[in-house]
Amino acid sequence: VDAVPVSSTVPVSLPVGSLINVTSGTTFNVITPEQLQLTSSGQFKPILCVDNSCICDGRQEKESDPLRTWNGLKTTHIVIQDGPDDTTATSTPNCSSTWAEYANMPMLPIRCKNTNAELHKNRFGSGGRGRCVKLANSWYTPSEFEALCGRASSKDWKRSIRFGGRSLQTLIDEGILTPHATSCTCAACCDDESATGPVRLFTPYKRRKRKDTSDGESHNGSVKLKRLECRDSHDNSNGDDSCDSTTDLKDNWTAGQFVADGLVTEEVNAESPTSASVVGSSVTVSSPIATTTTSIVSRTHTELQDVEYNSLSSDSSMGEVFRKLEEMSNKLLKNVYFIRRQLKEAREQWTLEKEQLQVQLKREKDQAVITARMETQEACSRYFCLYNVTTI
DNA sequence: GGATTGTATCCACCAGCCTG
DNA sequence: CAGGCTGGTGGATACAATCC
Repeated sequence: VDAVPVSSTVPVSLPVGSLINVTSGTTFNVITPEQLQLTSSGQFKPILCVDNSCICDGRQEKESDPLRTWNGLKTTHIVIQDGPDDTTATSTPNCSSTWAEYANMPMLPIRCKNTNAELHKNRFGSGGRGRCVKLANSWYTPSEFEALCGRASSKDWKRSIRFGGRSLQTLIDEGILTPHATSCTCAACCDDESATGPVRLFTPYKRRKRKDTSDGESHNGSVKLKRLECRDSHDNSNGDDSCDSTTDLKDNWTAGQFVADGLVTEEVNAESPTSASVVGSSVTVSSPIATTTTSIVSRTHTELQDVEYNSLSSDSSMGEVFRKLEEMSNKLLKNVYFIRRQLKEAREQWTLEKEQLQVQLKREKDQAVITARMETQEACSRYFCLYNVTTI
């Protein structure tokens, strides 16, 4: 039951208490400190919730008023709260701290459409795993609960299921809930207390923009690499951090490894060395630059791998790593200058060839015009001769 | 090891309501 | 009335399991 002020906003939900009266679809909830599991803290304030949503629920059609009107009635959640500061505790704008406090409870009252249930954090796994939603003495996964509430088509339990007026996505974003990966084999995900598998945390997908196909492919590879690294780190460390950002990567990698990995990743995304060499050999032109670039890229790749493997296998100091990286950067600079020189020469050659071609084309065009003119004159003179003969 | 299939998740888009 | 928010929907995408 949503415990809200008389106004129609929904600032906070409280655990379903004992129903002391269920008549005409109206429920009164009495929430005890024991149900809130706050016996030792001073967080509990006695409140009485009146909810007439049952009158309106179940009869509203999809296209009807979302405010759950039925026969002119709107869903009303009334909170009668005891205590001196009852207005502040239930007023919407000031409920953020209260909401956060309630959100930290081990069991959260949740709602999906018109169905209320309890979400037990310790049983929470992911959408399809971990029966953490308790509804009428039955346990469901979030996805099952979503389907049970008639929102199966939504396929979005994180937004469909709400706590205190906010979606579970918000709780996840704020770190209150930590969804596990689908491959997680912990006790909660397996619904088996005896399961001792490690907790594998869910990592959000790095999705490409649908219409942005130009640079999408270039990001794909690196994203995949990052995800692999995330999974590895989760498997090993069973840690709490998600691997969304590169800062996490920095934490897990030494400087040399990180730099080398980034360069290798970029290079692999650009073009693999093998395919590049194929391209270089098959291109017939003109392209000393292509082959040169290919060889440089290939060489760089090999050198970077050497550095990476050396830094991993041997116990060399970071100074050695930096020295090698410096050498490589010098080589790269040389290669850049070399490529630029080649590029300049190629451009000059291309300009020269273009001008020659234009001159040749102009000459051929003039020649064609002259020829056509001569042929026309010849045809005209022949016609006049014929005309004169016929008239005479 | 690659192709196929199924599941879970995410995203774009739309509609309706609320608020200033 | 415009802009923001919420809820709903369909489809795209990532990933894992399975098959060959």
